[in-house]
Amino acid sequence: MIALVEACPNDGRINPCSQCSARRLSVCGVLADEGLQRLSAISENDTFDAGEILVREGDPATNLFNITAGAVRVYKLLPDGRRQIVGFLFAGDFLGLATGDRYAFSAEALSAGAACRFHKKAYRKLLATLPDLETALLDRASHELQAAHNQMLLLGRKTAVERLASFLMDLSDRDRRAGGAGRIIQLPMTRAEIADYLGLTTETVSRVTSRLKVRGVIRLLTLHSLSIEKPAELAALAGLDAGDFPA
Amino acid sequence: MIALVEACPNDGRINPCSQCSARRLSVCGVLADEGLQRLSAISENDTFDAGEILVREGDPATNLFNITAGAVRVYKLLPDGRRQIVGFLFAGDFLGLATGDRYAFSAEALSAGAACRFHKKAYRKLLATLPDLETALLDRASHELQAAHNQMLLLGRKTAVERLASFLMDLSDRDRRAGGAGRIIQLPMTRAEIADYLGLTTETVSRVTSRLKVRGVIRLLTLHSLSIEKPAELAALAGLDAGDFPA
DNA sequence: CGCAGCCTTGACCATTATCAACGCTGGTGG
DNA sequence: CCACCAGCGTTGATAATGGTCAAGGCTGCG
Repeated sequence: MIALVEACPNDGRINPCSQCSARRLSVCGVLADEGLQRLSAISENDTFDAGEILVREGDPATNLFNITAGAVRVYKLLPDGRRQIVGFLFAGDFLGLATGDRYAFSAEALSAGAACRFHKKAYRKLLATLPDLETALLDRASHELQAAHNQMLLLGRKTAVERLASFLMDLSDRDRRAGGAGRIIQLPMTRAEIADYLGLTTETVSRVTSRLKVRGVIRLLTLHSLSIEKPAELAALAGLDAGDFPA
Repeated sequence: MIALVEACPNDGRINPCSQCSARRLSVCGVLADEGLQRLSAISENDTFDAGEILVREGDPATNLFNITAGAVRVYKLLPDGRRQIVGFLFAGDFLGLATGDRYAFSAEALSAGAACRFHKKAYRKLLATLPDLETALLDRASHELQAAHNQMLLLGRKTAVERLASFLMDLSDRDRRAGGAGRIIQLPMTRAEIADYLGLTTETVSRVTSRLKVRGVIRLLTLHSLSIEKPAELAALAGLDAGDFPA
């Protein structure tokens, strides 16, 4: 849930740069070499297939992951099977920081990928000796909390169209932060997953997508990628919250 | 949003104990005397009246508050006035930790109270020299994030009855953690505020409350306090999520 | 080529929002 | 001290958004 890397100083992108990959950790810019080596020493490189379960809600929270490739969905379930996806993770994001003794969520791979896995205990012990890393994590946690608040606004008060528009704007922003133009959006998840992230049903997601398509706001390239044709209109539909000012 | 105190070691309660109050800070158990004194040195004691605005969404995030008395609502607005309350803060809670340059939320006093105010810059500088405090804050941020995830599950997937039942269970838990029996619940907020916290309308909150009353699950003592008559039934209605196990 | 899973569309329905009226309550001023 | 008033809360009638159920189309893989 917590990404240590926003823009890697080596290549300016979110994804781990070659240097980071070599070190199996996306912690560019935060730690000096010695710290990196000590982190690497307590970590293991894992790969995972699509659909693989990384973390199960209720299990003892022994591990902590840094996603280095692929995508992951993090979700909570109600006893009757209703699901709320609380976030999608991509390369550079952390999984398992916000836990107590047991995981309060489950995590499954959306696609094949890889992660760097730490033992939480060793990690916490090391953390105490790396104040810079701790500060960086606190910042990340703050950002995560802000994102969660935005999602609460979305889930509690936005209409179906506003939710989907907000979601597409988020993906667009993410693409821009990763160095893209923010016009072509990849959707590595199914409609059901989008629905469970936005508090809707697949049918509603599908209908709203169609409406946006008919109105010419978006254009579907494939089922899992689209192009934003009218960014201004999409932004307006997303219902920018009262704290966002145009520059 | 982040409480430093869970159970104060001096008296076992959430509210700042007498020692904390004397120091104008609810950081019992985390810092040695010297750290407490240095924190005190960069803080000021403020009081506020009901309805007073402590933080306005979009303003530069210069301050950080530790609530020492009273209650506060934290919320986000959409341009057309729709409001989502992202949390209620009580004595011991922190306000303003999860911010970037500008506040991403507004905060208003529910009731008269008091807060200890820090300049964020001085605070961050001091934080770097108090690793124990930083670790404690990171833990707090984790708990906040978990709470936000639970609220996302509530807002995205729970029915009106489940939302209200969950809310009452939360207040009950809070009371128990503060040393109470968890049977008598205080509601220092209006129905409209409960509605804006649960993603409902005042009418729905009122109707659902009535239904719980008729079913004998709760009993209203006054408009702003009630008694839980059938805790087991309320817990069942709250739809405990799949990760909660009965002991 | 066929099948399974995902997606879309349609018809209908339910939950909750909206609109409206009225009751309660606490504070204020006559 | 009482009456009034404003704001909050409750209840009812109606409406709308989005959910449910159902059928059929697409797509990608074996």
